[in-house]
Amino acid sequence: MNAPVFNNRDCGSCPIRHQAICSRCEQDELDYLDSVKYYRSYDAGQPVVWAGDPLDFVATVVVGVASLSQTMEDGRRQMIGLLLPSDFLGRPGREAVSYDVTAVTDLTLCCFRRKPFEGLLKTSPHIGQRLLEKTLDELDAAREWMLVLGRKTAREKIASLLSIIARRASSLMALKAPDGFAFDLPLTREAMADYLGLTLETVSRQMSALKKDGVIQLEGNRRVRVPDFAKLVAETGDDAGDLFGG
Amino acid sequence: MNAPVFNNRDCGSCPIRHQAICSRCEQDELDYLDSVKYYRSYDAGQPVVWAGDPLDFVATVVVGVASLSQTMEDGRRQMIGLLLPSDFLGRPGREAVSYDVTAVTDLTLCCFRRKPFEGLLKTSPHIGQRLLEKTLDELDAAREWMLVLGRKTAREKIASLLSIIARRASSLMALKAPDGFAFDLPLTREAMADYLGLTLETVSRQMSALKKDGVIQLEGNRRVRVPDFAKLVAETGDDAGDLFGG
DNA sequence: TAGCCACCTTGATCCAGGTCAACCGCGGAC
DNA sequence: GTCCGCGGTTGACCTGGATCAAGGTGGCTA
Repeated sequence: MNAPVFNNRDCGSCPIRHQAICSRCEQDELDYLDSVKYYRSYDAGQPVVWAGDPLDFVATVVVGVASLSQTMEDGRRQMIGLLLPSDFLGRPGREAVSYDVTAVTDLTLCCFRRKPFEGLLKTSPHIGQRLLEKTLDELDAAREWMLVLGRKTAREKIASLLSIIARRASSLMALKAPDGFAFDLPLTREAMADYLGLTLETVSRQMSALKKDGVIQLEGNRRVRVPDFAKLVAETGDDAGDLFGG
Repeated sequence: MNAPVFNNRDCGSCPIRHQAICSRCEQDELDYLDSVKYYRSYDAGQPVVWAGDPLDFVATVVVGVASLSQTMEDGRRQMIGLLLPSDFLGRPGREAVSYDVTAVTDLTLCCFRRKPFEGLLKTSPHIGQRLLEKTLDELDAAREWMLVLGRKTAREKIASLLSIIARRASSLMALKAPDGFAFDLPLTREAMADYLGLTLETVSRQMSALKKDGVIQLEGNRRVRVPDFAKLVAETGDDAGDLFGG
């Protein structure tokens, strides 16, 4: 077991990989980490865990998209988070997860068994800090989303979702390109509806309306072209001040 | 500067106080902590910070209630969090705060200057762990709230809010009392509306409806009596499985 | 005692988005 | 090829909650 192996792991920006090449870490720790780290793959549509079930690992998304969602007894469903590559899944210190996790597209996770990971958190402050950082980001995103869910119109909701996915899928340069840019929508209309607190019919209608108004173009159902990103952002109802920001 | 002073600080369950009496901590750290810790008070209705303004401290709520909210340019407002005693405010590693913080009732915060606190996080893993724990709890609560905002009816939203406040204001024993229990509502109808993504008229109507149906009794506008907690929870639309849980 | 103001309630009407239903179009199985 | 089923679109109609408007109530000041 020697050092280089930690550097060519392809984990996206997973916090552990960062940790593995951190010069302040002791070698023992790295060896230990490597021994508990493994990969898991899921097909699109496949469940990762159900709400209430124990989750014996924590993980980061390497490739693909996963959704976190809650379902009421009568079937009403709300997506409460979308995990894109580099996002963290799982809760150290708690065995069960309180929402359903589903692979939206084909998905690969980089996993760590939960118990050893928790031990690591106690002894390695860097990992905890990194994780705290990520959790705070997620909290900010969740709060941002509460404004979308609580106060925005259907059209504004759609525009908000598209602009968020566009930002995460495209480089800053692409967003600013004068002739626009395109991206793939990893979600079905139904999944979009679940995320936005709408019905799929309303999603479909508003997508059509945004198309008719020239805010977006559709190249097939799942590919969106944005001729002018500022125009899309203007439809979100947000302050345009942070147009190219977080 | 001697040790006892750290033990009789009344900070609720503020993570620092816990830290201060933690046997694993070094005395230097405690002295340091004490030197950067101070209290701030706000009158009901007073702003603590506006979105985008720098916040030079992090804090925990000692007494009172604070709200976190976001406002759109046209005035639509969404409350995105409610801080009750022991809750944490502020974001280590970021200067500005992205939402308005307002004192809902008279409020006292236990504050730490941000820079020294960040230094402390680096050197004292216990504080970071404790904070991560709290942040994860807040994230869970935020996600729970997304279901409320996105999918629940007005009546279910009101019932959800009442049951959450009831849980935090009352002991487990009180919740189970066969003759019911009462609690003070720290929010105006307008603040409730902001939290729930409703108008204040709808809040008022649904409060009246719940009263008419015997789910709650009103002892004045701001005091709520719950004759049967299970009946209230049944109105939230949630699975009743965790009736007395988190 | 009156008058004011912040907070709350209630009524009448409107409309965004939900519901129900029909249909389209494409890819995969046979 | 043809069929089928899934994902998407569009239309017609309905309704829950928003909007607009008019009081009510209780605590404070003068």
